[in-house]
Amino acid sequence: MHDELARFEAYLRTRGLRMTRPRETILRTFLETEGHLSADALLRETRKVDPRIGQATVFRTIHLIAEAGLAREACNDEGARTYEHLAGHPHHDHLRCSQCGRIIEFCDPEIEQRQAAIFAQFGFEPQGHMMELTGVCPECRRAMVARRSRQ
Amino acid sequence: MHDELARFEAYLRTRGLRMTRPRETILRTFLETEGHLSADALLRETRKVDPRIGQATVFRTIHLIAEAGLAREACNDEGARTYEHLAGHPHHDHLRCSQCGRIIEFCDPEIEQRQAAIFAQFGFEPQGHMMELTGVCPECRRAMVARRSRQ
DNA sequence: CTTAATGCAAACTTTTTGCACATCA
DNA sequence: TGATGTGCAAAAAGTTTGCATTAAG
Repeated sequence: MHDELARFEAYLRTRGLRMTRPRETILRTFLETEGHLSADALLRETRKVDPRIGQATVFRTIHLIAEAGLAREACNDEGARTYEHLAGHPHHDHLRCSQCGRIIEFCDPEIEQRQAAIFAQFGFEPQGHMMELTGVCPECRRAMVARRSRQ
Repeated sequence: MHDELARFEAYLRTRGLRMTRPRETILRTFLETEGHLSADALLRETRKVDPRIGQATVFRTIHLIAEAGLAREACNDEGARTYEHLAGHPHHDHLRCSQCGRIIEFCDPEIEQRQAAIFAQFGFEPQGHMMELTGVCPECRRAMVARRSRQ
């Protein structure tokens, strides 16, 4: 956590920007929350710590956090963009059912390895990744078959 | 293309829905366009064929197309959700620079293979996937180093 | 003929922006 | 002090919904 705060401050400095109270509060809150977080949810959480924080600041700050490589977009969880921090926990990816919206998280070391290779191949400094597989889950497949035969 | 139209019609039938003129026009237009397409861009393209089509219909139809497994979300290209059709061309993934927004497309057969394995493992019927790696491209890395040393 | 689909406009939601004031270095 | 940052409110952008009318099967 301290590590991330330091990285963020360092990133800000390289851009001539400042580490402020609201930015720190927002980042701390963001890091404390596991899972997908919309800007709106982050605003609500942040306001529990400091109710004066405005939503514009949250939007502006989450962009900075993502640019700094501390967050990745965790893809439209319906409606709003969501973010996920990249600290501590292993990367995981998503398997989503296009029918019922259910999301299964998984982690595949082989894929992680290939991703690292691709970053290297193109000379990129890795920051994060997101992968979402879309399909139809077993339950919905059954439901679809049932519906079809009923007609 | 005929194949996709048939698949879409079949999908609609399983849900008790109808294949209509606007839906066909929208799907045809969508399939003819390579690359990422926002709902708004799809509306404009579709209206070149049939100017009476409304945006609500495009939104409603692109959802159906995605549910039918003929499109995948190609992740927020800035601002709006974009879609990409899954017909004909090989799956490709994205490597995006978080600083300048540049996107490199690549294709990694090993990753594709692992993805297929994961669908199978969870009993999902595969429809599509999206993967986006985020990092800092070589140019921006250089720029960042230069800026840092200047200060 | 019955049910679903369409287009329009309005409503809603999410995100960005302008600006006066506060704050950091 | 001079720059950047903040909160607020307004604006913009994207998406969904209600409804009268049209079209599909």
